[in-house]
Amino acid sequence: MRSIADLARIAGVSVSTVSRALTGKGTLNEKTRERVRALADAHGFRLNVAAQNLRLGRTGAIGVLLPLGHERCQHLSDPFFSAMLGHLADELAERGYDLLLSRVLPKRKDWLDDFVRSGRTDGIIVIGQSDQGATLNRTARSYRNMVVWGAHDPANAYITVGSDNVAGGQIAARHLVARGRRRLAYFGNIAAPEFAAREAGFLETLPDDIRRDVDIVPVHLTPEGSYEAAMAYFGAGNRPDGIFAASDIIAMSVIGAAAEHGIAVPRDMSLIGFDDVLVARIATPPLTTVHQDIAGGARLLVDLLCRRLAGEHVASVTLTPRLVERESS
Amino acid sequence: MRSIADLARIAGVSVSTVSRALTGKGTLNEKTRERVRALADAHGFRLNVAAQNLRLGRTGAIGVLLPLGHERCQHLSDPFFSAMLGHLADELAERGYDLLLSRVLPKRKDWLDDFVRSGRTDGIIVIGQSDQGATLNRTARSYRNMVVWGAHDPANAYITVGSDNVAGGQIAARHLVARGRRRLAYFGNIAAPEFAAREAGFLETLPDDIRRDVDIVPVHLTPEGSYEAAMAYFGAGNRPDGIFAASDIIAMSVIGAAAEHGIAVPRDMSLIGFDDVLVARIATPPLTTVHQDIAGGARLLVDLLCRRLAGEHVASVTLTPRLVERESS
DNA sequence: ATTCTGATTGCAAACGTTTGCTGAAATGCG
DNA sequence: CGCATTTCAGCAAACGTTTGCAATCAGAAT
Repeated sequence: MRSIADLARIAGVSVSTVSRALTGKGTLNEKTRERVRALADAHGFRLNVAAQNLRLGRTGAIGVLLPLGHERCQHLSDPFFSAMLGHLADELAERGYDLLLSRVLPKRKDWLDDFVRSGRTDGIIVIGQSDQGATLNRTARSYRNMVVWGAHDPANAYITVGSDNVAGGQIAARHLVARGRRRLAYFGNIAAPEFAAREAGFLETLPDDIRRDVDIVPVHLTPEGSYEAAMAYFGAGNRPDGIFAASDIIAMSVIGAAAEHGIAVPRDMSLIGFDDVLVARIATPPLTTVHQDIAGGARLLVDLLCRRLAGEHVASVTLTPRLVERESS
Repeated sequence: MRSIADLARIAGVSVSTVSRALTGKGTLNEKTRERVRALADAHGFRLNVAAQNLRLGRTGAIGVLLPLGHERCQHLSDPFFSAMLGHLADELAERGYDLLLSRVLPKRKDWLDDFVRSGRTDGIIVIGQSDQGATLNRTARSYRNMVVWGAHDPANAYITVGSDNVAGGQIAARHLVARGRRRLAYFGNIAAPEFAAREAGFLETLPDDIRRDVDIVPVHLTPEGSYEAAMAYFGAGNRPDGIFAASDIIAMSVIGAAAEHGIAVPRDMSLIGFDDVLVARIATPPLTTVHQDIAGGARLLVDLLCRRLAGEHVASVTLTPRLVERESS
């Protein structure tokens, strides 16, 4: 009972009839359809998707790619990515697509072309441009079924869904200033364009006198990396009264490192993070942070991709982040 | 330039030759092989995996299933699962398999049979048995290419890789007692067998007089859920001096709720978590916790599955958890 | 020159579906 | 009852690979 032919023999009909019965396509007498279906159920028969896909010229799967350009171990360990992934899984499932997950270390310049040409998926969602803008652009010129999570840049050949990181940085700046903080620091990674934008928005919004003295602390995006960086920073005697951390994970590391140096948050120092991942809520103290709509972003990514698959013309979308005040500031 | 036939025409050879050149199988003159490969590269040609898989009777993908039996939104939001997923992605990629991710809400009793029979993957890794032991067993009787992350039970027809949760509970109990704590509480969900085992190990190790007064606090596994439960618990005037939380996320929620009630960790109360996820390290205070070897578990899951696919007979593996002392106890 | 051997390559039949076309049976109508 | 129309189901050709077998050819041995 491997194939449609076996079932056809048992049912005493042709393979085409079985196919039509099981897929519901084409015209078929309701009685035969029911009979074949019942028989299929009874024998636990399901159509072979590989053959189906071959014939239909599609795969029924969407690839979700995580380029690990700058950081080997970050991505999936970061709650932001897992949240995004979870929502993508749901959205894709709802539209009948499988989700093919692939973490990619972009050592080969044409990893993306390779993936596309292998034909394993009908479309691609790339989470984070990392430092791979050039590769993305090259592929996007010949391959249309791709959407990218990340900052929008009109120069890009690919379409993106992403938060307005500049606006997010501005929110952070305004918030810390409103809290009366004047000796500020920014903790973040600059390799990825998203983070660069957060920093830019942050800096451009600060009054000149404050901006002049802002400390820019480059960190790796892993918990350990950011913790080390914060320890070193405070260890060197720095005592800012306000910090903008480019992600909630960084923010939590900062809290820990600050505590080690006797700096209490928010008493001695206001702290604001970015992302609003679930753990931000249960950090101690709960994090004030710039909220990104991850669920909405995932829905948009899938929606745009599907419309693109359907041949529609779609444009990039930028989501507006918003402030979530909790107790770390 | 869609198919092997096109390339064959261009190269002036037969399709079989192209196939042999690109796959490296069979015997072929080294010169023709090189020539065909160069031509393929030049035209950006890649074999169509769907057709390849159809012909070879495999799919080249492994399904990773997350049954959401008891908790709708938990799984992927829990850092434990994303860490596991990340490692699985790496291990599978290393062996040339794609990773097909599927969150499943097991409302239909035979969701697993359905998945198997759809033939989309060569094997299945189920992360967490949730409350689906019966379904897993039913499928396992007729389908062998499956391994499950979770507690081992000799009665199961499927093989598992998982931590010894009873031992983990014992570790937690011994640790809290060694810290001199006597008014203890356990925060956990009892629906999943893993958590039940942690609780059992915890309780059975406590001296009688302590065990008699242990508070068992059932919680949902989401950050919000566990936070609410902890708030209610402390709000009712309970003041334990030691808590065993069945996961690190629960533990972090407990810290937050405790702080709201003026209970300082570890001064007033020792707290020990479970999992040792990355954020446990950057919680404030950093969590004492029972460490599970997630990376090793992922490697074992993939290894066992691959050997099973190769026809080998393999047995379940139980990993021994260990105590990681940090500052929450 | 004939036969043999080994190394290369081509032929064609699968793998399990879907679907345009066609023929047969059933129905409606006068 | 004869004919036109509709419904229903089967035939066979794809989809893009892989691979057992057969065919070809060059060179060597007789």
